[in-house]
Amino acid sequence: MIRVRFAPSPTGMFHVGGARSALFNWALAEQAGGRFVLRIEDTDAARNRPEWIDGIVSALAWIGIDAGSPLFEGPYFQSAYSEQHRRAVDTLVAAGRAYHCVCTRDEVEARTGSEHRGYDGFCRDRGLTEGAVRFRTPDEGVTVVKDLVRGTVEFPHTAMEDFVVARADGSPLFMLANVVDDVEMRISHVVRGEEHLSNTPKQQLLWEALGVTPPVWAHLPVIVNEKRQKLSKRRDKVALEAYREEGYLAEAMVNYLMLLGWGPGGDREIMPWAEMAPLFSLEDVNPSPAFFDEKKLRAFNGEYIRALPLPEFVARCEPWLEPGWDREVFAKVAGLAQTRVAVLSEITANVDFLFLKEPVFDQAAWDKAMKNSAAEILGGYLARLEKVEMDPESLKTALEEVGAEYGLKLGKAQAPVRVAITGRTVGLPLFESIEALGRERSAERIRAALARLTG
RNA sequence: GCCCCCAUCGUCUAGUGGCCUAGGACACCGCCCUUUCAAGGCGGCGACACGGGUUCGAAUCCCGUUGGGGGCACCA
Repeated sequence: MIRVRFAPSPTGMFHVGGARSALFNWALAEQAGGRFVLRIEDTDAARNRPEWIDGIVSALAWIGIDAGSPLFEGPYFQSAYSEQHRRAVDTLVAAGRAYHCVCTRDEVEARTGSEHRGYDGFCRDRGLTEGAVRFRTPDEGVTVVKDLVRGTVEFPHTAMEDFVVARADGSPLFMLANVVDDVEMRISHVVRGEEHLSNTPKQQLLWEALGVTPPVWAHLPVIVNEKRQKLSKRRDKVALEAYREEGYLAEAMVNYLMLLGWGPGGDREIMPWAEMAPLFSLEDVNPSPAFFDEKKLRAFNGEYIRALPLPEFVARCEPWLEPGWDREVFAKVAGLAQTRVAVLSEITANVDFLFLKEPVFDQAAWDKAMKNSAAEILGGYLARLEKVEMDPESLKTALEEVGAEYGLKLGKAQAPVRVAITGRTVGLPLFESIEALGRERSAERIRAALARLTG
């Protein structure tokens, strides 16, 4: 059975790169009816906070990886396996594959004369029984890693130092704990980011030294920023939650993420998970780094938003609407807004004028629209607004008539009215907006704008 | 410094020796539609990093160069 895993360390936010890895793993598990194991690598107590676990589980749920699914196993906690880690270290030492070492970094550097040369093997045969534990790497030859994405990669042993697998206090290091857990959880495929490729020969050596056949490896291309550097928490927007809060739809995010380093082939990119997942294959993963292009994500999100049935769109907007805003009024104009938002948070700027006492005036918009015959247009329209039928067609005809008196086409004549009503030069169709706002409030806004304009 | 990875339009990719005068998508530009802005329709710009091989034939295979990136902790 195919058993894959996703093994994040709880660091307080869920990285989009992690999401991509999780998705690829999930697709593999789904295809084969295998298992997706979630393991929290919480051995570094210093950066481990219990509440972050929920964050991981809910982020996974958001992108469709449901902890309640029969394919889902875990979460397991690395910290719960310290017994197994210690036993593995003992086994390695007993078999002569690892040894204790008491050298400090400074001592090593003093002996080798370089900070780049790595450990010199000083304690290899001293037979110490305390201190950190180092794995004894072969002196010559190469370790051959067979990677589904990268092919066969050879790592010369001469460039591999005797690395530390356990601290002096006995606690295991990532390199070892990660392997022991994978062995323990019978992981068959390790699918993770390329930043782990250099660790792989060491880990493969560990698998073998532990007497277990190594898993199938697959290293996914790193996700980079516009400067083609690995996305970093410090300088880039990498938190899945940040995108979620901006109003990116999970479906769009999932779709986009799947396209980073892979594609379903053919000319289709917008494709639901159910159709995409069965097509996924590690052998088809592109090995070169992929740029996380928020513009394209945004475009995808717009596509997904427009594809939503109207009631669904209305429901999805809910988190961005203020409690006091009239939901019936909103529902009336929601359809007009649907083609105008690329992320859900933009809904606010589209409809807020309907619910606020006064529109939010954009100064540049005001300056642009309130000139030439603006006052006359507003005055003329205000007069007609008192008796015109309150339907878009009549409201439009009325404005066309006013505009005609000053030789203006509707495109020009609508500008001051739009700014008076909504505060902006761009937005929802004007006459539907006026209808939704109502005769009284609309007239009031035009009067206010007129007052402000004339002085 | 050492080890490793990568290289098709600006970006994500299709392409697995002939179907390629290299296809799609995002972005950008233009036109149409139009009450603004979107959406939609139509069209345009735009790439096989470079140099050697192999082959009747290479974006596709090999070698080198250049350029990018990742990793080298008693972190994960």
